[in-house]
Amino acid sequence: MTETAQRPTLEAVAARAGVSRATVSRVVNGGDGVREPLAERVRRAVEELGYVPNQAARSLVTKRHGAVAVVIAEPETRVFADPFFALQLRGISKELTAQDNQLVLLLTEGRDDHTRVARYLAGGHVDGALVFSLHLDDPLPGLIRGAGLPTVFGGRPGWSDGEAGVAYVDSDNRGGAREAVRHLVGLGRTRIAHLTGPLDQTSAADRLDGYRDVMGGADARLVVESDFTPAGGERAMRALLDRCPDVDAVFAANDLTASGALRVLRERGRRVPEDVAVVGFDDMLPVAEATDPPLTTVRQDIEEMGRIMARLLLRRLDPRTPEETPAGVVLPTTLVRRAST
Amino acid sequence: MTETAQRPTLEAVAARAGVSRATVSRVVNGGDGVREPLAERVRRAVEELGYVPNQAARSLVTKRHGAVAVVIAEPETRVFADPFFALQLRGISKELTAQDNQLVLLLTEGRDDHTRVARYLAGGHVDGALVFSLHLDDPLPGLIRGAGLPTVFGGRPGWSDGEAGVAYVDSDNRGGAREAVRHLVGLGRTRIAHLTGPLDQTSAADRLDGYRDVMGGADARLVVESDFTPAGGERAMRALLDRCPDVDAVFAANDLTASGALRVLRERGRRVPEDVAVVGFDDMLPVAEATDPPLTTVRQDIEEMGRIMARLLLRRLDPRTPEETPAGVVLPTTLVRRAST
DNA sequence: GGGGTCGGTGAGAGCGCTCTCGCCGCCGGG
DNA sequence: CCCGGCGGCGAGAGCGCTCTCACCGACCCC
Repeated sequence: MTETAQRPTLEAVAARAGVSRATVSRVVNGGDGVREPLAERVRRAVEELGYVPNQAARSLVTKRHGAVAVVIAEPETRVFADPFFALQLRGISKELTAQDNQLVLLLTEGRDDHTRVARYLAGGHVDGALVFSLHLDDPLPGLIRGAGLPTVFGGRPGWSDGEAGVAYVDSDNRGGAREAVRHLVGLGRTRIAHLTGPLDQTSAADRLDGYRDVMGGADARLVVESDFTPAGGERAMRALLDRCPDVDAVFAANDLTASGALRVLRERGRRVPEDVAVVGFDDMLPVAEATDPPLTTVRQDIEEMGRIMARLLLRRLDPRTPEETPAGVVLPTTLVRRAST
Repeated sequence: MTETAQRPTLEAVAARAGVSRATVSRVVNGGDGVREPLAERVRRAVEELGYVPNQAARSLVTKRHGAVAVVIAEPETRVFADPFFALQLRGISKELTAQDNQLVLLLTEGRDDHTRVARYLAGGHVDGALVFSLHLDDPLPGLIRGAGLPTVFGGRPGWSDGEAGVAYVDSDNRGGAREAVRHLVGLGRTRIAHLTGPLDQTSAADRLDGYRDVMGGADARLVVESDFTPAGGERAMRALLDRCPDVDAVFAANDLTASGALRVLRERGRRVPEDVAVVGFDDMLPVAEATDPPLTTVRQDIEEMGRIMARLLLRRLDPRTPEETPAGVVLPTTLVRRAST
């Protein structure tokens, strides 16, 4: 291990510039109240010595860390591996670094890992948290709220319904679903089915609601529950074709499900989009473009979601922010037409 | 902001247990050299007060942070969004948290962001770094080595050839490619093409080397350079079919490229695998399973790569580790047969 | 039974920073 | 010309922890 030749301290800079520690500190932190010739001397000393403030010492007295935790509670590796989180992370990272904050990533590993994460968050190592928790029965959000740490949730938390003051950012799942289904209606389709996601996730439930907003109490057999995976999409599509052979359009709850559905349709000799039109959700690029035909789908600006989450949190952390009660922020979606409709 | 009712300090625990700060510290940090009845009393006091050590204060004196940076230098959002990094992160996270280390995620945003990252790393905020940098001309690795921070690279760095002492973890790209091509040979194929990745990345270059290991100086027109994307795969496949219509097998440098190739093959009326067999690389699940037919591909255990990287770094950070010079670690790959061959 | 040894414990310094306070020199007003 | 005010700067305390060192009692050996 390379012995990092004793990092210079405030003291050293002060000595070199011929001023006191306090003055150097002032210059380093914005420099108000230090007259120009002196400030310049300090800045030069900082430069020459390559001084970098010791964050630990700083945190010790300020009680702020310039760090935010991002918690991803996703037991199934498979789901975590979709590009969704990567994009969110990128958005979050952009916003955080723009304001000189670090991103501490916390992934939960299985069921009883929640307490570890909760303890860490309660331990005062970070200033706030951005939490992704997809399932309704997840104990983590509750634990985190107990920790009393400023938090913004990614995706509408299932239990937030009545409560005010829960900050979250979500896509307009319901509105996007409505748009998708209306698009199919506009194409003259009448037997429009929906392959849902796991309904214990608010995103899946909201998309189903959007479908129902347009289709009303249409044939209930046209709704098949699935699980956001290609294999699940295949199963659901088979079940659907068996009970409703006359289906002429499918709105899948996400692109992965749609890809499974497409495969079954081809296998059963249905042409897409001539016989059956298919719409997905997410615009998960590697998938939506890799299917055959490429998928019409509802795009959500995932990176922007991340950015907004971070911005929301940083605003709450800033002591200058007036005490408000931010509700959820819901981002619009857009329909992307490709060859599957 | 909920005022976090004054976190208890070592002092408080000491007072409650009727011992000195030093003793509490000893118990909290493993408890060697404290007799049982006393230690128990301390533990109870810790429990009752809900004491959590202040990491900042600790770092200030120990000069260790219990934190490792993960640097992902990937300008193109698109590539970052593939599941590759997510899986690596999961592996890294598992290993780090198992040893009570935090993961600080650093994503570079564009070209001149390198200096920011380099400065952060040199700033002594973390104990070590895990760095992913795919491109040969990336200045980041150099800057990081200059910072003198213990580092492990993900993927063989291009410039490491001669140098010893550069720690990295990589998949056996070359061996995996050989296996893929041998598999095609074993199926009786003779006109085996290769759609490469961007050759300024070592992974792509190594896969090409593996192909050549088996095919030797075969028809050079069978090698088409591409870029790891579906669209690139389409372009390359079209070019290939135009110049070598007699091709009977394709080894694509990754699954995304393969998915593009498959689409073109179908469009041109070639049956897969009857007329042309196709093999990918990565076993990127959502893609490899979503294609039609599902893709035969070379799987790398990406999560394990992450885990090993973290383990390697932690070992270097541990002062008890004997001073050795770890070279690279290369992980085996396995061929996964699906319907495309 | 006295001196040496050794393991367990406490006292205290100090890590590098911020922030409060008090001093000092300069200004304006009486 | 003197005094009050004010802005710029330095001195010093203290954030919560670790770690060294000194101390003290118990134990062993001669």
